[in-house]
Amino acid sequence: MTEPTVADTETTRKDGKPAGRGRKYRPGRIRERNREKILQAAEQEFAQHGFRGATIQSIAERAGLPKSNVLYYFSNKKRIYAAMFDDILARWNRVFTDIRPEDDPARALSSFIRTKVEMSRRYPLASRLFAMEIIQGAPFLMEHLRTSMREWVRGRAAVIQSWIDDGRMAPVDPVQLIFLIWSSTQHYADFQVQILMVENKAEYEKRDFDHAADFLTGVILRGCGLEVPT
Amino acid sequence: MTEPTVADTETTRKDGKPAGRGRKYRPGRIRERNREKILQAAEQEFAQHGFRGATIQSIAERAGLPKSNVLYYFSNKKRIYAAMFDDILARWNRVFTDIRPEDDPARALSSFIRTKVEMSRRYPLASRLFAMEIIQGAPFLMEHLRTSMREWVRGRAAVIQSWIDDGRMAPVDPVQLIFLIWSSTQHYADFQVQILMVENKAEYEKRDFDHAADFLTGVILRGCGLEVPT
DNA sequence: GTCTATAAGCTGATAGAC
DNA sequence: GTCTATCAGCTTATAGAC
Repeated sequence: MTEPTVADTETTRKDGKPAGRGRKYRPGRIRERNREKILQAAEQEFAQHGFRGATIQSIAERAGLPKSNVLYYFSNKKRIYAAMFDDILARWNRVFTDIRPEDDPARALSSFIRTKVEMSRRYPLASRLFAMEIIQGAPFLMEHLRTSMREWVRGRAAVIQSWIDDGRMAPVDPVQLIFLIWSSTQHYADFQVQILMVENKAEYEKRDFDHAADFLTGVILRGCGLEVPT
Repeated sequence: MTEPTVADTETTRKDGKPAGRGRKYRPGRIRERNREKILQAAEQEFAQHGFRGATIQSIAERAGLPKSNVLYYFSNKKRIYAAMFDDILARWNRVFTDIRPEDDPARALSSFIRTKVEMSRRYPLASRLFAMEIIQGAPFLMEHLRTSMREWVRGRAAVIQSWIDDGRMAPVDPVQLIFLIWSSTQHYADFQVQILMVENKAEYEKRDFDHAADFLTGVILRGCGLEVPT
């Protein structure tokens, strides 16, 4: 259970050989589609059962492929798991709105909270998968936590601290504030079943997330001594 | 994967037969001790790997017993899992600080937050286990969520609403407020590894939880338009 | 009550025909 | 590239000796 954090996936071949079979079909087209189907199936399976509880058989069934084909594209279980995190972390880095010292604290934090809520809405499986991995002790993501994530938090905390030093917001612990925003926003994805059951709803609607984002923005910003931007 | 929410555990015999073997040894003493050892081992195993990922073999090893003995005390895997939740839900109901309309909102919410943080500190495995179960879709706790928990939330939300109606705190959504307190406090147990890694700490100390409780109380109470009690 | 032996089935992974 | 057949190992659970 100790292996490289984010293992290498097979490199999709970039040799540009056209493999002339009629211009409609690009060479790696089926390959890419199957890879995508498997990764989506794997996201469901791993998010629901964790690494040990997930089975390749079940991933194959969800993807509508024979088990052997799954193992043809990804040579083993760990590779599938790692490839998913590659995708998820890349998306996280791409989508994420950053905060800077010259920003207005209220607007920046508000935007941070809303982006995170939107991520919970759009990628609930990714959120649950990440939560699973952490609860299990982060065997795959340990290095990522220790390096990239630690650095990221320190950078953002320094920005928040600069706002505090300039008297632009109340003196709250910046690192704790980041944890608060993470936990409260991810909760809507990770604990979806609990929230739906308690509120007696069959499924989420867009307005539920808007409402949640408004609520969180209001409470957290006021809690930081900030005016809530309209 | 669809079975009764909280299955019946074997009834510990209450027939009071002294089974006279010298007064020092109560009849079910070894039984109780082994049962306890198994449940503690199961808590670790299930919290780390989820229901499907956990193995009876591993539970037995953690408990220092042969696998067959585990299956002697609990006839199958589901019974072990269910028995744990019996214990955990019972403890939750016993420990938990309630809130009432005649309470001071600031003191009541503050006490609520601190109690939850203390639960994260004292019973992190129970928290992670619960989180796992919910992320997996709550196959065992569905009924509990739909009945007891929904009722509990509605009762507490009504109390918070009464405070709002009396103008004793800002008009925030009471149900969302409960979710916020749950998520932010449980985070310290469920995402322990992430927090420790990001903060570059080897392990939690008591003061870390005190600090977290102070932070959360401060931000959330101010967010609700309340003065933070000293 | 405890523990060894074993059944019956599923797991990840590989070999090899097409 | 695809799929069937198959392996060794591990899984839950039971039978039965002590």
